[in-house]
This record gives sequence, C-alpha cells and structure tokens, in this order.
Amino acid sequence: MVTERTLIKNLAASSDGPVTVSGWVDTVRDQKKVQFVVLRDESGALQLVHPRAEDADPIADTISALGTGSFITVTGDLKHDERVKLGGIEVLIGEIEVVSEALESPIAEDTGVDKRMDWRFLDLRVPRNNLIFRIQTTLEHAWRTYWVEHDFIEIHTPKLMASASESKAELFEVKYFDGKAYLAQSPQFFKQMAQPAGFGRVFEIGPAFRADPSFTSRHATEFVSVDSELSWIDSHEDVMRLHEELMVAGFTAVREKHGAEIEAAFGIEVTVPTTPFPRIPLAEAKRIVAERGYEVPRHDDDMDPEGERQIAAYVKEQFGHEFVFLTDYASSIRPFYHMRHEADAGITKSYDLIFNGVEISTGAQREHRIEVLEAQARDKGLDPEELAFYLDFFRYGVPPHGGFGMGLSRVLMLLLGLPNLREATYLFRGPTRLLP
RNA sequence: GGCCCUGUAGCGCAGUUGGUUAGCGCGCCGCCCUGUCACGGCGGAGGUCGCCGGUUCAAGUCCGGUCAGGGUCGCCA
Repeated sequence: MVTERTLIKNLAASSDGPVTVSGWVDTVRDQKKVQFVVLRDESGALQLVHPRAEDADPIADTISALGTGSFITVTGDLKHDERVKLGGIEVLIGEIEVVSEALESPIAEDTGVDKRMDWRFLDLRVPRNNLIFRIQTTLEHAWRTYWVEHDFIEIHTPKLMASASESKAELFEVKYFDGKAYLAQSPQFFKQMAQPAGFGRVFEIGPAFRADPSFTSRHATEFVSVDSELSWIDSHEDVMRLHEELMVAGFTAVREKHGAEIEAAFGIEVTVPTTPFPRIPLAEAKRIVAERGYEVPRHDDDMDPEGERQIAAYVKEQFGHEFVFLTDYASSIRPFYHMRHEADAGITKSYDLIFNGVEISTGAQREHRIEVLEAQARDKGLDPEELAFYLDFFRYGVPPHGGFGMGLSRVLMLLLGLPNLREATYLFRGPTRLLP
C-alpha cells in the first residue's frame, strides 16, 4: 500500500491542519531552541519546524542526527506563516520517521558533469534536473497527441538486426546464439516497411545505437530517436510540413506547462516557432555563410558544425527564427534511399533541421521505385544481396513516402540551452560511459 | 581516431624561479546560538598531490611513459 502523503506543491492551497509528507532531507538547521528541516519531494521543498522541549525530546534527537539526503516521513500540523520565506508555509513536526538513512553525498551542486553522471541518482534529485525530464514527458506527450489525432500508427521496430541499415562501420555486433546480430543504428528500414504494409502514417520513439567513438557534447552511442514516416507525399516539402507542425505542437505544450519554470531554472524563454520555418537549399546556405566570411573547409559538399552555427545566426538575424531547414543535400553525401531530384540527380529531396545552430534531424522523400533504388544502392557500393529483404519491400506495390529521424535529447539540450547531451539524457551512454 | 587541455581532502579550486609543517571555500564532526530560511560563532578531523620511472642535495612543481577524464574536429541524431 502506498503511504498516504501530500505532495509538497499541493500544501500551499491546503488549509491548516494535520498532514503527512514524505521526501528527503535537504537542509537541517539545528538550533538550541528551534530546529528547522527543509524537506524535498518530487514536487517542491517545504520547511519543517520543531521547537525543542525543555526535558527529554526524542524528536529533537532524531532531527539532530538527520543526515542530508535521508528519506523521512513526517506527520504534523500545516501552518501558513508569513515569516517563512519558503512558500509561506511550514509543518510543525508531530511525528518523524527516518525511513532510509543516507551516507554523505559524494557530489555537490558545483560538481563536474562526469562525476555527477557517476552518481546520477543523486544528481537527479536537484530540482533543475528533475524539471528536464518533466519537460521531456510533456514534449513526447504533445508529439504523440499530434500523431494520434492525425491517424498515425505507433510502431516499435526491432533493435536486433541481421544487417546494417546504413554503414557497417558504426554497428554494434552482438552474439546471437550461434551467429551474430547487430544493434539497430536507426529504425529506417522497418519504418519504411510500414508503407508497403499499408499503414499510411507511422511514428516511433525508441532507442538507436551507434558504435562511432564520437567525442562531442552532442553524441551518444545509444540515444532516443524520434521517427515518423508517411505515405503519399509529393516531395520532402510534405515531410517538412509535418515536421514543423510537430515542433510547434511540442513547444506550445512545453511553453504552456513549463514556461515559467524554464525561465527561472535555465533563464530561457521558450519560443513557439512560427510556420513555415525558413528553408534554404544547402548550396545557397554555403554561399550565405561564405559571404559572412566563413568558407566551409571541406572537400565534399557537406556543411560543418561551424557552418551550421553561422547559417543559424544568419537566419536568426534575418528572420528572427531559431529553426532552419537546410534542403537539397548532394546525392554524394546522402544514403542511397534518399530520392534524387528529377531535374538534377546530383541533389536529393532531403533536408536537415537545424535548431539553435545544431543539427537535430534528417528527413527526406524515399526512393520507392525499385529499379532506381537498386541502381542507387549499387552506386554507393552496397551489396544488393544483403539488402534483399529491404528491396523486397518495394517489389509488391508501395506508395511514394518520406519521413525523418530526430534526436530527442538534442532537442531538449538546445531547447533548454544545456551545455551537453548528457544533462538531457536520463542515463548517458558514450564511448567511455556504460555505468550506471 | 587527430589536435588541445585537465588530474592536489567528500566537492570546487590555489599552490611563486623546484626548498623543508601542501593552503582556501563548501561539505563533514564537536561545542555554542529563541525563528532559521545561503542561518551565524568557535573548534576539529580529513591528503601515499592519478600511476610508474627519470633528473636533482631536494619534485605537487621539471622530463619521459602510462591511465583516467574534458573540449573540439571528423561522423551524425
């Protein structure tokens, strides 16, 4: 049976009288005549008070021995009192039970991120960190609501795969009975399968794995990928329209529910983006960036992170927008399943979505014509034998379709102005991080 | 994987041209304090200076190696 307790956030609106609260000890101010304890739960902080008795006083002894972080349950009298700076309320302790004692915390508010990750369960007690995951819940809920209201079907593609969906270099290999399997680097192939399956529109929020030893603030070896795919599109423009509507739905919900908290905790005002988002073909983006004095130092046709920051700065100045779709990437740097333009096979019907200067997503119309798809796979030097199961999807009738994949933690990181992905991930997985 | 940076008390850091008892703040422990709210006051404990080797009369400090971590680039979401 669940302990009958009142959430701290609900006390302000409660009338004075008996109440039970549970949580962990934040601060003990142990004075001679009066003792104060600041108690925290998932919803807020509360002051507990105990005037010491003249003679034997077991409650006072318990409070004196309380360690920061211990979980306690207190029953007492709620009082609204102007003197209390913490919400104008306090609870006069009638009974106190130490449910679980805590050792001294190995981390503090100013501890570096790596050590905080070692003790993530303690780090997550910090209200600011708790808020990140309440925001994540709101964001995902808003997206799901949008999808459900627009007749999308939720799918869960397998994460154990027989072969690669893109490049083999970044696959994690696992033993699979007498043979081997790979961890899915993306749900790409199987969410496309929903198109010949006649599902029409699908979405998935699930894990993806990349064996790349990437040492940046925005990469992980395991991350949550937000994917959607829809039938009967005319071009990647239709995918972008879905994508921007989702962002608006998500950000509207986050702003409504957490706008004030986010402002207080992160000093950031959540802006609901206007539609349509700016769209800039990649070639033009590179020209704009060059005019600003930054020549992308690459030999291929791609952007680099500095170029993305530059184009984002330009869009912010020019259109006051935090998002920009970079479109029409060169075929040479896109996967074989991206559809190419009819007039120019050198460019694809694809886009990257840049948010506050960082790539959060890639989308495209997919090539659904089997002969073209096979030719493009061969162009990229892929083995059609290994792709046979995928290519079969396109041999029995398939509608034109497209979709995108988006990094959940990247969106959160950039939305809240966090310095790295680790803070926006419940438990981060990177090349040097498998614990906890 | 390339380049750059950092490892000193539980946490965050300082430590001079190499010099003898390695400091500061927070936290922790003890005592004191009529209502605190970043409580305050006094006292105290806590360190093989990441590890191995070298130079030197002498190494936290200089050199080489090694391990761990961070930033950035490549790669991407």
